Amino acid sequence: MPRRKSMSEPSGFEIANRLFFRLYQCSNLLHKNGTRYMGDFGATTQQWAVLGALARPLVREKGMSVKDLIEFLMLSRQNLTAVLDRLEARDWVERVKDPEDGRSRLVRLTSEGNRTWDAMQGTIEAFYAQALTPLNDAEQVQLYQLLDRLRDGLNDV
Amino acid sequence: MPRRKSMSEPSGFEIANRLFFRLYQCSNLLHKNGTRYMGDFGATTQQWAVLGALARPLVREKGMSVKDLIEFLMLSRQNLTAVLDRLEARDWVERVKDPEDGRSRLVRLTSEGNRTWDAMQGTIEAFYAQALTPLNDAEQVQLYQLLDRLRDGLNDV
DNA sequence: TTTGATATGTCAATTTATTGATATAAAATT
DNA sequence: AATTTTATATCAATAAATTGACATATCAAA
Repeated sequence: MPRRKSMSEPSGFEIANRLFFRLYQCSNLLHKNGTRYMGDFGATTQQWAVLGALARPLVREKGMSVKDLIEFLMLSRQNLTAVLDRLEARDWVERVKDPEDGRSRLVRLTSEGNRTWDAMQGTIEAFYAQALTPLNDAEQVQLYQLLDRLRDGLNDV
Repeated sequence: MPRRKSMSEPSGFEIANRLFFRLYQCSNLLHKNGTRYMGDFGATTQQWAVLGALARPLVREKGMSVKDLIEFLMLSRQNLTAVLDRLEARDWVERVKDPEDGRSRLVRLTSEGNRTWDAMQGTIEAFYAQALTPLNDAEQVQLYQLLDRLRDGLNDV
């Protein structure tokens, strides 16, 4: 039988329950308010995540395979294909043949995609600043490190 | 100009970027692996969240209005209606007239919904335990308290 | 009592997200 | 050379998720 310091102290199950419910709420708000905040660009949080993955220093020139994008973003191939189709239709990304592997195609930002991503930075920065108002720098570091471990745990389930 | 202790230390923007990307990944994994884990019951994480809200001590008998559910779960009315329709079709929840407000309808678990929720508890507990393997008790408390604040920040954006 | 606010529902359009099955082409292995 | 694995794509079905517009019933207030 689990021992607790007092009756009012939550059990391990209750703590877990609160944790995942908060995660659920944050997830809903991130997509809802994040997409609304990006309204000027008409980009959803999903598209934002894909652009962000492709805009990273070493990826920006070479691009990234669909397989690596799936693993990085942690979503399904069928879903990512649809998102990439929409991004390609807007001329923000392009799929080019991988010179090192004929099966693979590299996804990368177009020049238009690069410009759009750069233009988004101010809005993203403002969104971050507003959403993180209740947390100071040390707490933000603490939170992302804890989320790191939670992600690993969720990934192994 | 921001002062940093060393060149390798991440800027405030980079910390925020990591934080929201981890949240994005955790969100994807929660829904993907959570729904898969609940496969035996055929319940998605959304349905799970609704059932959990309705199964809370003071709500279980009286039920809860759609309005309050929307605020609690932080999703849109149109979306919640569709989820409730599916849950009602499975005879897990029912909508009854609020005796105190003729405009309002109270959503509550059916007896079948109550049985299903109780039967789910073991699976939920196992899911929590597996996903939280990398975090000890104190870290779990720390994480849910930080997520609490992040939710408030995200809500005000 | 009329007027306005509230609670819910519905319809439409679009995007996201999953699993499962199937197909094709290229690489790697036997 | 034949087989297997890998990378991607596609089609289908289903569930979720948003905004916007509109409808209806009820409550509350002027």
